Amino acid sequence: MTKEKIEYYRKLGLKMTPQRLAILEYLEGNTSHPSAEDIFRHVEEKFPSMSFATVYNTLEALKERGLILELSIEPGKKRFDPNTEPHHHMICERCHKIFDVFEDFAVNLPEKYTKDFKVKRCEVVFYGLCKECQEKEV
Amino acid sequence: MTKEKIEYYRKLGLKMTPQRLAILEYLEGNTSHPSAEDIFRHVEEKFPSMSFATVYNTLEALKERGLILELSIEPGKKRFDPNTEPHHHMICERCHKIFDVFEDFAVNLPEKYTKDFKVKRCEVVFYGLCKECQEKEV
DNA sequence: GTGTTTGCAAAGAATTTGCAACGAA
DNA sequence: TTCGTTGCAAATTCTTTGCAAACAC
Repeated sequence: MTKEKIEYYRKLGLKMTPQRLAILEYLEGNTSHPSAEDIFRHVEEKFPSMSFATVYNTLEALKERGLILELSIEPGKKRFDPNTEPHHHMICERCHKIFDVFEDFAVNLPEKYTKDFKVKRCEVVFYGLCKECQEKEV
Repeated sequence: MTKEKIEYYRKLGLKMTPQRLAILEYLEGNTSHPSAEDIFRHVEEKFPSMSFATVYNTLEALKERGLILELSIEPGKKRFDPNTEPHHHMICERCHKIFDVFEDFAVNLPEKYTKDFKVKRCEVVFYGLCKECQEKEV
């Protein structure tokens, strides 16, 4: 990671420990929507003494600063997305892989709804089967 | 619940125990998107010996038969929706209440995506603030 | 030096499982 | 009678918390 980037995070009030650096490097450009466990498994290789608390702690700190999104997409498990640009997802109902969709859908809610609800953002989720799983189905 | 409805569930292979009846009656027309705990708390009043296992067991049986939907909308918790018609949701980011949206948005995914992914359904989620919470915010 | 972060272990929340007893059909 | 369902308790999975030691700045 570049010094500029480290400095950027520091200015956001994040103390840049080696563990955090490893987590940030893992997340950078990562489109796999990793769970806390995925992140832990990866960073653990570099820091065998890592604890889950540190992973959650860091993810919380990043979330608070708007640097990552927490996705509630898989039941019973949080997933994290370092891409905070508005985008959508396709989810395979069989293998639970998540794919990004970068399209602007302009979904407009009728006034009937917006009257009593102030929309901040909207996300479209497509459920279906990914290529691999289509082939596995009979 | 009408005898016809009970017969209908029976024909789907569901043994209609009193506990299941109570769960089904609670879910019927329910738009609050209850969690397993919500359902348990309610049915417990009628059947104090109820166990969570029965709630989850019944919900799983209903889900398998396409009678309810499992929503992954709140982190770390499943919610259930007895309305299986395609519809969308608005979620208050403050109080986590979920509201139904019955509109047909016709969100079309470009071929670039559908080439490798067979879409079965799509759900739009609007995040924002409900009326009540707007008033509470300063 | 100061105050945050780490690692550990224990606690907590949500869900699942094993199994004997029960009960719907 | 049969086989699926219930209730209970224990086990799992995911996440959070408390606290002393470590460390970033």
